[in-house]
Amino acid sequence: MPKTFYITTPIYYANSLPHLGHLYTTIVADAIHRYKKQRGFDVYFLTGTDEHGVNIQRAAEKNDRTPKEQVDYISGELKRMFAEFGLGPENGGYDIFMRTTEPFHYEGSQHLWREIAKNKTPKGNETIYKGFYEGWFCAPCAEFKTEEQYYVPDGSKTPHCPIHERPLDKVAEESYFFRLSDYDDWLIETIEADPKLLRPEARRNEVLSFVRGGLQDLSISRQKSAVSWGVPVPDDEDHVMYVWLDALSNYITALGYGNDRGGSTGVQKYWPAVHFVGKDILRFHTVYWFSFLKAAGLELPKTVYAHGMWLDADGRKMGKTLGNVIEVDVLHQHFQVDAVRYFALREMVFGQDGKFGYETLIDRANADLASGLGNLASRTFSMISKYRDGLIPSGKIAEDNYIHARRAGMDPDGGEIVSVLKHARDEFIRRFDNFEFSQALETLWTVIARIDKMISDAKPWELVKDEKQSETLNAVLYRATETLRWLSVMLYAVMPGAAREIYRQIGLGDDIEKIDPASLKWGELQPGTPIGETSAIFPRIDKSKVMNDITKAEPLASASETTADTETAPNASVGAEPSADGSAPETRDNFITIDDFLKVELRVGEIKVAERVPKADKLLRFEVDLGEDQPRQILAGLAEYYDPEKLIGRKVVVVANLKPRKMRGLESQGMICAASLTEEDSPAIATFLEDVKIGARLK
RNA sequence: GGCGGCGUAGCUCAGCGGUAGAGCAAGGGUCUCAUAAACUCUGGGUCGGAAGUUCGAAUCUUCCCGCCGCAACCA
Repeated sequence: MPKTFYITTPIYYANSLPHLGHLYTTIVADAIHRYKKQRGFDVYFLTGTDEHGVNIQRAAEKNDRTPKEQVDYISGELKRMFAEFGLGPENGGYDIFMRTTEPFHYEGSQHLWREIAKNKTPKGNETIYKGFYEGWFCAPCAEFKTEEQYYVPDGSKTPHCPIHERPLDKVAEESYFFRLSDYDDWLIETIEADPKLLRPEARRNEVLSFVRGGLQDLSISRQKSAVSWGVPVPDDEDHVMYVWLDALSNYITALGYGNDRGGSTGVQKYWPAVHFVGKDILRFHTVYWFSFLKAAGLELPKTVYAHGMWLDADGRKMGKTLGNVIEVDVLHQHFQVDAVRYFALREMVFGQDGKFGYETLIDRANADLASGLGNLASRTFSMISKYRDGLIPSGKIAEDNYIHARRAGMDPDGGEIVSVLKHARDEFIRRFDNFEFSQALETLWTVIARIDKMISDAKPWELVKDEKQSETLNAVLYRATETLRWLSVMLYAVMPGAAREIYRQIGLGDDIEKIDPASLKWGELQPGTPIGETSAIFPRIDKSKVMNDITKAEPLASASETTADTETAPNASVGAEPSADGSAPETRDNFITIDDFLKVELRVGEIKVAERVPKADKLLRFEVDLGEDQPRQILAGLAEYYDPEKLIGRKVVVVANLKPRKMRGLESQGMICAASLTEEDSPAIATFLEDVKIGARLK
């Protein structure tokens, strides 16, 4: 029985089109899976889509599709992108494209629910209990109101709707809860006990400190009337499973947990997994997932590894508003897949964020791939053709010729090169096993430099003119070629296509994916092997031309992207759905009457004082003159976008009859109106072009 | 303001108690097998600032400044 290895990407949330984040995580997982296969593991590689939840429903509505059509569309697009980048099964990529709408997943996740419910928490309580998701409901609004959205009039105990000025009904949506609060001690102990469990270390500490801050029980269901698109809770038709329980369980249901999908796969065989996730969803994959697994009596993952995010070339977050997004279509159109893979793995350093720019990518590809690896292959093969009729010569130097070899600066028995390579190979394996891809690759590039130097020092073009140096020349060529063989075997996981091509050009077969780097032995390359047909493996990229093409095409690409408008959630990364907590049933229609509108008292105010609130990143404190006896103190989350001093004297629109509310210990007596398109978008404060009187009412 | 991290050559970073390093970029030289490639020489950087511990600090301590992450605070 071969050792098994199970690697997963997150299943990507099917409300947004594929992007660089999806591509990156999948490339990394693919590289690991190829590497582990070479190392002799029986590997199972999972990726896929998370297809339930209210955000999918909304995205579907927005695009005039049924939820099913929506998720079919997105998962289709993802598969298409993966195929383009050679990550699909047809290219030896993922083994399963998991979809949470598969019937077997329904069975499996429901089974998981039942198993969790059977057990007790580490503190001896019921794991799942039925509770109430209490809320105040305004029937006319058809909406739950949160604490910030209602007010309690004097002399009444019942909250009132600020829009309809009527008492709210206390409605409790029934919900199942997972007793997460009982898992804190266990989580801390478990995570601390195994340094491999949660990586890298900085992230591990973050999670630990989060858990130490205390955990709240987790609502793990929604009422079907509110969210219908999901896996039904077992034995309770009225409820649907909360997305994270549903989504996370995919990692085991895909292996046949709780369903009859099995055959070659199986929980016993492949579980536990190594999960590769973006750092933004780390908490779900640790705090929640670990607890669910523990509750169900299952083993925890071997490792949850949180990788960094890609920033743009200047180190800023990528976003539509900034227009600095790397488009996967552009990558595919202008770059070799292997160059993209190399860049992704070389440029993102272990656990840190990376910068991704087309220019940086070109520089890397030209320096490392074209001038480095590609050129080494090219000069080596060219000399073999020219000097040795295309046959790989023997690397052996007879002792009588040692003196000549030494004169040419060559180590006669080649021991030095061999030890350099062995060392590099061990280092490569150590780094790769540790997911330190960047350093692993760096190690190999020192080898390339070393061999380039060997060639330059030995000067084959002079050796060829001297009969006595025939063996020295042979040795140079043999060592260079043998090094290329080693390199290509090690690089296969990172650049499958290019590695295979180098291998072929050396004149070897195409079983490279089966060769274990650890088993490489110097000298296995047979002298006399005719090299294959050669051509440039990494053609040099014309930087100015390609950059030109990209920048020309760019505005078009981003324009069509925005009109396509498939995205709803602004979540940059993978598999992330914001907590469904407290989100309310949708309103029937969007019209309000003039009376409704007039209930909102909008007044013109002049900002007298504006300053940052200490201890708060986003909060500004204003004193606004509304023409009343006292200026109002108003707090607003604008600190990230406005310089307080510049706002003083500005006339703004204030919601004057908003229920006062305390924030950061300060009472906010109103609200300053500002416009923004999305959460991410920077807001613009509403102002007047004409001179208006302070206190004037807007209607 | 809480917790954590970072600040070292133009850029990316390594070094983490004993006289400042690597890669890339730039400039000079050599060479021609090669994808204008490779090889080679060239970096005089207050190691963010200040104070302290020490025979000795980029390396330990404290304070300050500036970034970033997590959490909290906005709609």
